[in-house]
Amino acid sequence: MSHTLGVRQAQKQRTRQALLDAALGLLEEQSLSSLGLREVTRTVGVAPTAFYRHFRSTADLGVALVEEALGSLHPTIRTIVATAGDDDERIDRAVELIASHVAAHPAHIRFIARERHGGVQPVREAIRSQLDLFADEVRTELAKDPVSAGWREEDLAMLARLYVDQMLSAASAFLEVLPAPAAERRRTAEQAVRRLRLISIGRRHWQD
Amino acid sequence: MSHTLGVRQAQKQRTRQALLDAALGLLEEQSLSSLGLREVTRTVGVAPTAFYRHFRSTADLGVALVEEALGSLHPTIRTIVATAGDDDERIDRAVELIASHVAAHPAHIRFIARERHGGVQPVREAIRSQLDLFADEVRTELAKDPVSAGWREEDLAMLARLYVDQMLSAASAFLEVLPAPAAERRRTAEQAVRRLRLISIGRRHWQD
DNA sequence: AATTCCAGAGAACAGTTGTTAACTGCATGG
DNA sequence: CCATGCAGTTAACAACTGTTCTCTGGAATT
Repeated sequence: MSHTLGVRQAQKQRTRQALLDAALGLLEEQSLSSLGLREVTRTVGVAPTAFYRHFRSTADLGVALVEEALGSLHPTIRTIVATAGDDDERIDRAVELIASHVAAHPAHIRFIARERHGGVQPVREAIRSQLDLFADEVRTELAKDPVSAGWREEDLAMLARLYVDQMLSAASAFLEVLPAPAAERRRTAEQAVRRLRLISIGRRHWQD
Repeated sequence: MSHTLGVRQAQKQRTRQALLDAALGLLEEQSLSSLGLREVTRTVGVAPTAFYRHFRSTADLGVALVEEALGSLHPTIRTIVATAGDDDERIDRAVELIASHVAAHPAHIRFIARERHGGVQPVREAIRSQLDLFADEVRTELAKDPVSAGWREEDLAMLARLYVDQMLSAASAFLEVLPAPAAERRRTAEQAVRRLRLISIGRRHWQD
Protein backbone atom coordinates (compact mmCIF):
# COMPACT_ATOMS: atom_id res chain seq x y z
CA MET A 1 0.00 0.00 0.00
CA SER A 2 2.65 2.53 1.09
CA HIS A 3 4.26 2.42 -2.33
CA THR A 4 7.03 5.05 -2.22
CA LEU A 5 6.51 7.61 -4.94
CA GLY A 6 8.94 7.48 -7.84
CA VAL A 7 11.43 10.30 -8.27
CA ARG A 8 9.26 11.50 -11.11
CA GLN A 9 5.95 11.85 -9.30
CA ALA A 10 7.63 13.10 -6.16
CA GLN A 11 9.08 16.07 -8.04
CA LYS A 12 5.71 16.75 -9.62
CA GLN A 13 3.99 16.87 -6.27
CA ARG A 14 6.70 19.17 -4.96
CA THR A 15 6.08 21.66 -7.76
CA ARG A 16 2.35 21.37 -7.22
CA GLN A 17 2.77 22.15 -3.55
CA ALA A 18 5.02 25.08 -4.40
CA LEU A 19 2.27 26.46 -6.63
CA LEU A 20 -0.29 26.07 -3.86
CA ASP A 21 2.00 27.74 -1.33
CA ALA A 22 2.82 30.62 -3.63
CA ALA A 23 -0.85 31.16 -4.44
CA LEU A 24 -1.79 31.11 -0.76
CA GLY A 25 0.83 33.73 -0.08
CA LEU A 26 -0.31 35.97 -2.90
CA LEU A 27 -3.91 35.60 -1.76
CA GLU A 28 -3.17 37.36 1.52
CA GLU A 29 -3.51 40.67 -0.28
CA GLN A 30 -5.99 39.95 -3.04
CA SER A 31 -8.91 37.73 -4.00
CA LEU A 32 -8.76 34.57 -6.02
CA SER A 33 -10.63 36.14 -8.91
CA SER A 34 -7.74 38.53 -9.46
CA LEU A 35 -5.00 35.95 -9.01
CA GLY A 36 -3.07 35.49 -12.22
CA LEU A 37 -1.60 32.20 -13.29
CA ARG A 38 1.61 33.91 -14.37
CA GLU A 39 1.84 35.65 -11.04
CA VAL A 40 1.87 32.28 -9.32
CA THR A 41 4.39 30.60 -11.61
CA ARG A 42 6.65 33.65 -11.42
CA THR A 43 6.87 33.50 -7.64
CA VAL A 44 7.57 29.79 -7.76
CA GLY A 45 10.23 30.30 -10.42
CA VAL A 46 8.72 28.08 -13.06
CA ALA A 47 7.45 28.65 -16.60
CA PRO A 48 3.82 29.83 -16.95
CA THR A 49 2.94 26.79 -19.01
CA ALA A 50 4.03 24.44 -16.24
CA PHE A 51 0.92 25.56 -14.38
CA TYR A 52 -1.29 23.57 -16.73
CA ARG A 53 0.43 20.32 -15.75
CA HIS A 54 -1.20 20.68 -12.34
CA PHE A 55 -4.33 22.83 -12.62
CA ARG A 56 -6.77 23.66 -15.37
CA SER A 57 -7.20 27.20 -14.04
CA THR A 58 -6.72 29.34 -10.96
CA ALA A 59 -10.27 28.41 -9.93
CA ASP A 60 -9.16 24.78 -9.99
CA LEU A 61 -6.19 25.66 -7.80
CA GLY A 62 -8.60 27.44 -5.47
CA VAL A 63 -10.64 24.29 -5.01
CA ALA A 64 -7.46 22.42 -4.14
CA LEU A 65 -6.67 25.09 -1.56
CA VAL A 66 -10.09 24.58 0.03
CA GLU A 67 -9.33 20.92 0.44
CA GLU A 68 -5.91 21.73 1.92
CA ALA A 69 -7.37 24.26 4.36
CA LEU A 70 -10.43 22.37 5.56
CA GLY A 71 -9.98 18.73 4.61
CA SER A 72 -7.80 17.80 7.55
CA LEU A 73 -9.89 19.73 10.04
CA HIS A 74 -12.77 17.29 10.44
CA PRO A 75 -11.33 15.23 13.31
CA THR A 76 -10.42 18.46 15.11
CA ILE A 77 -13.98 19.73 14.90
CA ARG A 78 -15.37 16.47 16.13
CA THR A 79 -13.01 16.58 19.09
CA ILE A 80 -14.00 20.10 20.02
CA VAL A 81 -17.67 19.24 20.19
CA ALA A 82 -17.37 15.75 21.62
CA THR A 83 -14.98 16.56 24.45
CA ALA A 84 -16.51 15.81 27.82
CA GLY A 85 -16.66 18.27 30.69
CA ASP A 86 -18.42 21.32 31.93
CA ASP A 87 -20.01 23.53 29.27
CA ASP A 88 -17.83 26.55 30.10
CA GLU A 89 -14.73 24.38 30.20
CA ARG A 90 -15.56 23.06 26.76
CA ILE A 91 -16.11 26.53 25.39
CA ASP A 92 -12.81 27.82 26.76
CA ARG A 93 -10.95 24.90 25.24
CA ALA A 94 -12.69 25.35 21.89
CA VAL A 95 -11.84 29.05 21.70
CA GLU A 96 -8.23 28.38 22.64
CA LEU A 97 -8.02 25.71 20.01
CA ILE A 98 -9.44 28.00 17.36
CA ALA A 99 -7.04 30.77 18.34
CA SER A 100 -4.03 28.52 18.11
CA HIS A 101 -5.14 27.08 14.81
CA VAL A 102 -5.52 30.56 13.35
CA ALA A 103 -2.09 31.51 14.66
CA ALA A 104 -0.62 28.40 13.04
CA HIS A 105 -2.40 28.70 9.67
CA PRO A 106 -3.45 32.31 9.19
CA ALA A 107 -3.28 32.29 5.41
CA HIS A 108 -5.55 29.26 5.15
CA ILE A 109 -8.20 30.85 7.37
CA ARG A 110 -7.98 34.14 5.54
CA PHE A 111 -8.43 32.31 2.26
CA ILE A 112 -11.55 30.51 3.48
CA ALA A 113 -13.12 33.62 4.98
CA ARG A 114 -12.37 35.59 1.84
CA GLU A 115 -13.51 33.09 -0.74
CA ARG A 116 -16.53 31.80 1.14
CA HIS A 117 -18.49 34.62 -0.48
CA GLY A 118 -15.87 35.37 -3.12
CA GLY A 119 -16.16 35.80 -6.83
CA VAL A 120 -15.31 32.26 -7.94
CA GLN A 121 -18.28 29.92 -7.99
CA PRO A 122 -16.55 26.51 -7.88
CA VAL A 123 -14.54 27.63 -4.86
CA ARG A 124 -17.62 28.97 -3.09
CA GLU A 125 -19.29 25.62 -3.65
CA ALA A 126 -16.28 23.69 -2.40
CA ILE A 127 -16.21 25.72 0.80
CA ARG A 128 -19.93 25.38 1.23
CA SER A 129 -19.83 21.62 0.88
CA GLN A 130 -17.04 21.40 3.45
CA LEU A 131 -18.98 23.56 5.90
CA ASP A 132 -22.09 21.47 5.31
CA LEU A 133 -19.99 18.45 6.16
CA PHE A 134 -18.78 20.11 9.36
CA ALA A 135 -22.31 21.01 10.30
CA ASP A 136 -23.46 17.46 9.81
CA GLU A 137 -20.64 16.08 11.93
CA VAL A 138 -21.38 18.57 14.68
CA ARG A 139 -25.04 17.63 14.49
CA THR A 140 -24.16 13.97 14.95
CA GLU A 141 -22.10 14.76 18.03
CA LEU A 142 -24.76 17.04 19.48
CA ALA A 143 -27.36 14.32 19.04
CA LYS A 144 -25.40 12.09 21.42
CA ASP A 145 -25.59 14.66 24.18
CA PRO A 146 -28.45 14.09 26.66
CA VAL A 147 -29.23 17.82 26.46
CA SER A 148 -30.50 17.19 22.94
CA ALA A 149 -33.10 14.66 24.07
CA GLY A 150 -36.47 15.39 22.51
CA TRP A 151 -35.08 17.93 20.03
CA ARG A 152 -36.60 18.19 16.59
CA GLU A 153 -34.29 17.18 13.78
CA GLU A 154 -34.25 20.62 12.13
CA ASP A 155 -33.57 22.36 15.43
CA LEU A 156 -30.51 20.21 15.93
CA ALA A 157 -29.36 21.02 12.41
CA MET A 158 -29.89 24.71 13.08
CA LEU A 159 -27.80 24.58 16.23
CA ALA A 160 -25.02 22.69 14.48
CA ARG A 161 -24.84 25.27 11.67
CA LEU A 162 -24.89 28.04 14.23
CA TYR A 163 -21.89 26.50 15.97
CA VAL A 164 -19.98 26.09 12.72
CA ASP A 165 -20.70 29.67 11.74
CA GLN A 166 -19.55 30.84 15.16
CA MET A 167 -16.28 28.94 14.85
CA LEU A 168 -15.56 30.53 11.50
CA SER A 169 -16.62 33.91 12.77
CA ALA A 170 -14.33 33.54 15.77
CA ALA A 171 -11.49 32.40 13.54
CA SER A 172 -11.93 35.42 11.31
CA ALA A 173 -12.02 37.70 14.34
CA PHE A 174 -8.77 36.19 15.62
CA LEU A 175 -7.25 36.76 12.20
CA GLU A 176 -8.00 40.45 12.34
CA VAL A 177 -6.30 40.90 15.70
CA LEU A 178 -3.33 38.62 14.96
CA PRO A 179 -0.92 41.57 14.69
CA ALA A 180 -2.55 43.39 17.61
CA PRO A 181 -1.18 43.43 21.18
CA ALA A 182 -2.03 40.51 23.44
CA ALA A 183 -4.57 42.53 25.41
CA GLU A 184 -6.77 43.04 22.38
CA ARG A 185 -6.38 39.42 21.34
CA ARG A 186 -7.62 38.40 24.76
CA ARG A 187 -10.64 40.67 24.40
CA THR A 188 -11.45 38.95 21.12
CA ALA A 189 -11.21 35.57 22.81
CA GLU A 190 -13.52 36.71 25.59
CA GLN A 191 -16.06 38.00 23.07
CA ALA A 192 -16.05 34.60 21.37
CA VAL A 193 -16.45 32.85 24.70
CA ARG A 194 -19.39 35.06 25.66
CA ARG A 195 -21.11 34.37 22.37
CA LEU A 196 -20.75 30.64 22.74
CA ARG A 197 -21.97 30.87 26.32
CA LEU A 198 -25.11 32.70 25.30
CA ILE A 199 -25.79 30.12 22.63
CA SER A 200 -25.15 27.34 25.11
CA ILE A 201 -27.63 28.93 27.54
CA GLY A 202 -30.20 29.25 24.80
CA ARG A 203 -29.61 25.62 24.02
CA ARG A 204 -30.30 24.47 27.57
CA HIS A 205 -33.57 26.40 27.71
CA TRP A 206 -34.69 25.60 24.15
CA GLN A 207 -37.31 23.11 25.26
CA ASP A 208 -39.36 25.50 27.42
CA MET B 1 -30.74 75.29 1.09
CA SER B 2 -32.27 73.15 -1.66
CA HIS B 3 -30.10 74.78 -4.28
CA THR B 4 -30.88 72.95 -7.55
CA LEU B 5 -27.72 71.51 -9.03
CA GLY B 6 -26.45 73.21 -12.17
CA VAL B 7 -26.63 71.36 -15.48
CA ARG B 8 -22.94 70.85 -15.17
CA GLN B 9 -22.81 69.13 -11.77
CA ALA B 10 -26.01 67.24 -12.45
CA GLN B 11 -24.47 65.55 -15.48
CA LYS B 12 -21.35 64.77 -13.48
CA GLN B 13 -23.34 63.07 -10.77
CA ARG B 14 -25.24 61.11 -13.37
CA THR B 15 -22.01 59.75 -14.82
CA ARG B 16 -20.74 58.98 -11.36
CA GLN B 17 -23.88 57.03 -10.57
CA ALA B 18 -23.60 55.19 -13.88
CA LEU B 19 -20.07 54.14 -12.94
CA LEU B 20 -21.27 52.90 -9.55
CA ASP B 21 -24.16 50.99 -11.11
CA ALA B 22 -21.95 49.41 -13.77
CA ALA B 23 -19.39 48.39 -11.17
CA LEU B 24 -22.03 46.87 -8.91
CA GLY B 25 -23.30 44.83 -11.84
CA LEU B 26 -19.87 43.59 -12.79
CA LEU B 27 -19.16 42.69 -9.17
CA GLU B 28 -21.89 40.08 -9.16
CA GLU B 29 -19.47 37.67 -10.79
CA GLN B 30 -16.10 38.79 -9.51
CA SER B 31 -14.36 40.47 -6.60
CA LEU B 32 -13.43 44.11 -6.35
CA SER B 33 -9.73 43.34 -6.45
CA SER B 34 -10.13 42.03 -9.99
CA LEU B 35 -12.40 44.81 -11.20
CA GLY B 36 -10.69 46.85 -13.89
CA LEU B 37 -11.26 50.54 -14.32
CA ARG B 38 -11.51 50.10 -18.10
CA GLU B 39 -14.06 47.36 -17.65
CA VAL B 40 -16.30 49.78 -15.77
CA THR B 41 -15.95 52.70 -18.17
CA ARG B 42 -16.52 50.39 -21.12
CA THR B 43 -19.88 49.20 -19.79
CA VAL B 44 -20.93 52.76 -19.08
CA GLY B 45 -19.79 53.91 -22.49
CA VAL B 46 -17.31 56.59 -21.49
CA ALA B 47 -13.59 56.99 -22.00
CA PRO B 48 -11.31 55.24 -19.47
CA THR B 49 -9.84 58.56 -18.45
CA ALA B 50 -13.24 59.86 -17.38
CA PHE B 51 -13.04 57.46 -14.45
CA TYR B 52 -10.43 59.64 -12.76
CA ARG B 53 -12.80 62.58 -12.64
CA HIS B 54 -14.84 60.64 -10.09
CA PHE B 55 -12.63 58.12 -8.34
CA ARG B 56 -8.94 57.83 -7.64
CA SER B 57 -9.06 54.07 -8.06
CA THR B 58 -11.42 51.10 -8.06
CA ALA B 59 -10.76 50.78 -4.33
CA ASP B 60 -12.08 54.31 -3.95
CA LEU B 61 -15.17 53.38 -5.93
CA GLY B 62 -15.57 50.38 -3.65
CA VAL B 63 -15.66 52.60 -0.59
CA ALA B 64 -18.37 54.69 -2.26
CA LEU B 65 -20.35 51.50 -2.90
CA VAL B 66 -20.14 50.60 0.79
CA GLU B 67 -21.67 53.93 1.67
CA GLU B 68 -24.38 53.41 -0.93
CA ALA B 69 -25.18 49.92 0.30
CA LEU B 70 -25.13 50.49 4.06
CA GLY B 71 -25.36 54.21 4.63
CA SER B 72 -29.12 54.46 4.28
CA LEU B 73 -29.75 51.33 6.32
CA HIS B 74 -29.25 52.73 9.80
CA PRO B 75 -32.83 53.86 10.46
CA THR B 76 -34.06 50.48 9.22
CA ILE B 77 -31.85 48.62 11.67
CA ARG B 78 -32.96 50.80 14.55
CA THR B 79 -36.59 50.14 13.65
CA ILE B 80 -36.08 46.39 13.55
CA VAL B 81 -34.64 46.28 17.04
CA ALA B 82 -36.77 48.97 18.63
CA THR B 83 -40.15 47.70 17.43
CA ALA B 84 -42.42 46.80 20.30
CA GLY B 85 -44.23 43.51 20.63
CA ASP B 86 -43.75 39.89 21.50
CA ASP B 87 -40.21 38.51 21.00
CA ASP B 88 -41.31 35.99 18.37
CA GLU B 89 -43.38 38.60 16.57
CA ARG B 90 -40.37 40.89 16.43
CA ILE B 91 -38.18 38.13 15.08
CA ASP B 92 -40.64 37.21 12.37
CA ARG B 93 -40.93 40.81 11.28
CA ALA B 94 -37.14 41.25 11.27
CA VAL B 95 -36.57 38.18 9.13
CA GLU B 96 -39.27 39.23 6.68
CA LEU B 97 -37.76 42.69 6.46
CA ILE B 98 -34.30 41.27 5.78
CA ALA B 99 -35.69 38.95 3.11
CA SER B 100 -37.48 41.73 1.30
CA HIS B 101 -34.46 44.00 1.48
CA VAL B 102 -32.27 41.30 -0.04
CA ALA B 103 -34.82 40.74 -2.79
CA ALA B 104 -34.87 44.47 -3.52
CA HIS B 105 -31.10 45.05 -3.45
CA PRO B 106 -29.37 41.72 -4.07
CA ALA B 107 -26.27 43.20 -5.69
CA HIS B 108 -25.62 45.50 -2.75
CA ILE B 109 -25.85 42.67 -0.25
CA ARG B 110 -23.68 40.43 -2.36
CA PHE B 111 -21.10 43.18 -2.57
CA ILE B 112 -21.01 43.65 1.20
CA ALA B 113 -20.83 39.93 1.97
CA ARG B 114 -18.09 39.49 -0.62
CA GLU B 115 -15.92 42.45 0.26
CA ARG B 116 -16.30 42.24 4.02
CA HIS B 117 -13.35 39.85 4.01
CA GLY B 118 -12.24 40.73 0.49
CA GLY B 119 -8.85 41.64 -0.86
CA VAL B 120 -9.13 45.43 -0.72
CA GLN B 121 -8.17 46.91 2.64
CA PRO B 122 -9.89 50.34 2.47
CA VAL B 123 -13.16 48.65 1.54
CA ARG B 124 -12.85 46.12 4.33
CA GLU B 125 -12.31 48.97 6.75
CA ALA B 126 -15.28 50.93 5.41
CA ILE B 127 -17.54 47.91 5.86
CA ARG B 128 -16.15 47.23 9.28
CA SER B 129 -16.77 50.77 10.45
CA GLN B 130 -20.36 50.65 9.17
CA LEU B 131 -20.98 47.36 10.96
CA ASP B 132 -19.43 48.77 14.13
CA LEU B 133 -21.85 51.65 13.82
CA PHE B 134 -24.77 49.24 13.42
CA ALA B 135 -23.63 47.28 16.46
CA ASP B 136 -23.46 50.43 18.54
CA GLU B 137 -26.93 51.52 17.48
CA VAL B 138 -28.33 48.08 18.27
CA ARG B 139 -26.59 48.18 21.63
CA THR B 140 -28.23 51.52 22.42
CA GLU B 141 -31.66 50.12 21.58
CA LEU B 142 -31.06 46.94 23.55
CA ALA B 143 -30.03 48.98 26.57
CA LYS B 144 -33.50 50.56 26.68
CA ASP B 145 -35.15 47.15 26.98
CA PRO B 146 -35.98 46.12 30.57
CA VAL B 147 -34.58 42.65 29.77
CA SER B 148 -31.14 44.25 29.67
CA ALA B 149 -31.39 45.52 33.24
CA GLY B 150 -28.26 44.70 35.19
CA TRP B 151 -26.28 43.63 32.14
CA ARG B 152 -22.58 44.31 32.00
CA GLU B 153 -21.57 46.79 29.32
CA GLU B 154 -19.44 44.30 27.37
CA ASP B 155 -22.16 41.67 27.46
CA LEU B 156 -24.57 44.10 25.86
CA ALA B 157 -21.97 44.93 23.21
CA MET B 158 -21.46 41.22 22.55
CA LEU B 159 -25.18 40.64 22.07
CA ALA B 160 -25.46 43.62 19.74
CA ARG B 161 -22.59 42.37 17.56
CA LEU B 162 -24.12 38.92 17.57
CA TYR B 163 -27.39 40.33 16.29
CA VAL B 164 -25.68 42.34 13.56
CA ASP B 165 -23.70 39.30 12.47
CA GLN B 166 -26.88 37.25 12.40
CA MET B 167 -28.65 39.79 10.22
CA LEU B 168 -25.80 39.77 7.73
CA SER B 169 -25.61 36.01 7.87
CA ALA B 170 -29.34 35.76 7.22
CA ALA B 171 -29.10 38.25 4.38
CA SER B 172 -26.33 36.24 2.77
CA ALA B 173 -28.35 33.06 3.19
CA PHE B 174 -31.34 34.67 1.51
CA LEU B 175 -29.09 35.76 -1.30
CA GLU B 176 -28.00 32.21 -1.98
CA VAL B 177 -31.57 30.95 -2.27
CA LEU B 178 -32.89 33.92 -4.22
CA PRO B 179 -33.19 31.91 -7.45
CA ALA B 180 -34.46 28.83 -5.59
CA PRO B 181 -38.12 27.78 -5.35
CA ALA B 182 -40.29 29.41 -2.69
CA ALA B 183 -40.26 26.29 -0.54
CA GLU B 184 -36.52 26.45 -0.06
CA ARG B 185 -36.62 30.18 0.54
CA ARG B 186 -39.14 29.58 3.31
CA ARG B 187 -36.84 26.98 4.86
CA THR B 188 -34.07 29.55 4.91
CA ALA B 189 -36.35 32.04 6.62
CA GLU B 190 -37.33 29.45 9.22
CA GLN B 191 -33.68 28.67 9.90
CA ALA B 192 -33.01 32.35 10.48
CA VAL B 193 -36.01 32.61 12.78
CA ARG B 194 -34.89 29.60 14.80
CA ARG B 195 -31.42 31.06 15.23
CA LEU B 196 -32.74 34.36 16.46
CA ARG B 197 -35.11 32.55 18.78
CA LEU B 198 -32.32 30.57 20.35
CA ILE B 199 -30.30 33.73 20.84
CA SER B 200 -33.34 35.46 22.31
CA ILE B 201 -33.81 32.59 24.75
CA GLY B 202 -30.17 32.75 25.73
CA ARG B 203 -30.62 36.45 26.27
CA ARG B 204 -33.55 36.01 28.66
CA HIS B 205 -31.62 33.48 30.78
CA TRP B 206 -28.26 35.27 30.61
CA GLN B 207 -28.47 36.52 34.18
CA ASP B 208 -28.74 33.11 35.87
C1' DA C 1 -19.88 89.30 -24.43
C1' DA C 2 -15.51 87.62 -23.03
C1' DT C 3 -13.11 84.55 -20.05
C1' DT C 4 -12.32 80.77 -17.13
C1' DC C 5 -13.18 76.16 -15.80
C1' DC C 6 -13.60 71.35 -16.17
C1' DA C 7 -16.01 66.69 -17.54
C1' DG C 8 -14.96 63.87 -20.85
C1' DA C 9 -12.40 62.35 -25.36
C1' DG C 10 -8.45 60.71 -27.80
C1' DA C 11 -4.07 58.74 -28.48
C1' DA C 12 -0.19 56.66 -26.96
C1' DC C 13 2.96 54.24 -23.36
C1' DA C 14 5.01 50.14 -21.35
C1' DG C 15 3.49 46.02 -19.03
C1' DT C 16 0.64 42.57 -18.20
C1' DT C 17 -2.44 38.67 -19.11
C1' DG C 18 -4.10 33.51 -20.70
C1' DT C 19 -3.25 30.14 -24.16
C1' DT C 20 -1.17 27.85 -28.24
C1' DA C 21 2.48 25.17 -30.22
C1' DA C 22 6.61 22.74 -30.65
C1' DC C 23 10.68 21.57 -27.97
C1' DT C 24 13.96 19.10 -24.52
C1' DG C 25 15.73 16.20 -21.15
C1' DC C 26 15.22 12.68 -18.00
C1' DA C 27 12.83 9.02 -15.18
C1' DT C 28 10.27 5.09 -16.21
C1' DG C 29 8.76 0.43 -17.88
C1' DG C 30 9.57 -3.24 -21.30
C1' DC D 1 19.65 -0.86 -23.04
C1' DC D 2 16.31 1.22 -25.59
C1' DA D 3 11.72 3.36 -26.43
C1' DT D 4 8.16 5.76 -24.43
C1' DG D 5 5.94 9.17 -21.39
C1' DC D 6 5.59 13.38 -19.44
C1' DA D 7 7.11 17.60 -16.28
C1' DG D 8 8.79 21.68 -17.48
C1' DT D 9 10.80 25.14 -21.21
C1' DT D 10 10.86 28.44 -24.89
C1' DA D 11 8.74 31.58 -28.01
C1' DA D 12 5.11 33.88 -29.80
C1' DC D 13 0.11 35.62 -30.16
C1' DA D 14 -3.53 38.96 -29.57
C1' DA D 15 -5.82 41.17 -26.09
C1' DC D 16 -5.95 43.59 -22.19
C1' DT D 17 -4.45 46.64 -18.23
C1' DG D 18 -3.56 51.55 -15.50
C1' DT D 19 -1.75 55.99 -16.32
C1' DT D 20 0.13 60.06 -18.75
C1' DC D 21 -0.50 64.09 -21.64
C1' DT D 22 -2.94 66.92 -24.77
C1' DC D 23 -7.09 68.59 -26.49
C1' DT D 24 -12.16 70.11 -26.90
C1' DG D 25 -16.69 71.81 -26.25
C1' DG D 26 -19.86 73.87 -23.54
C1' DA D 27 -21.44 75.41 -18.91
C1' DA D 28 -20.26 78.78 -15.32
C1' DT D 29 -18.50 83.06 -13.92
C1' DT D 30 -17.37 87.79 -14.52
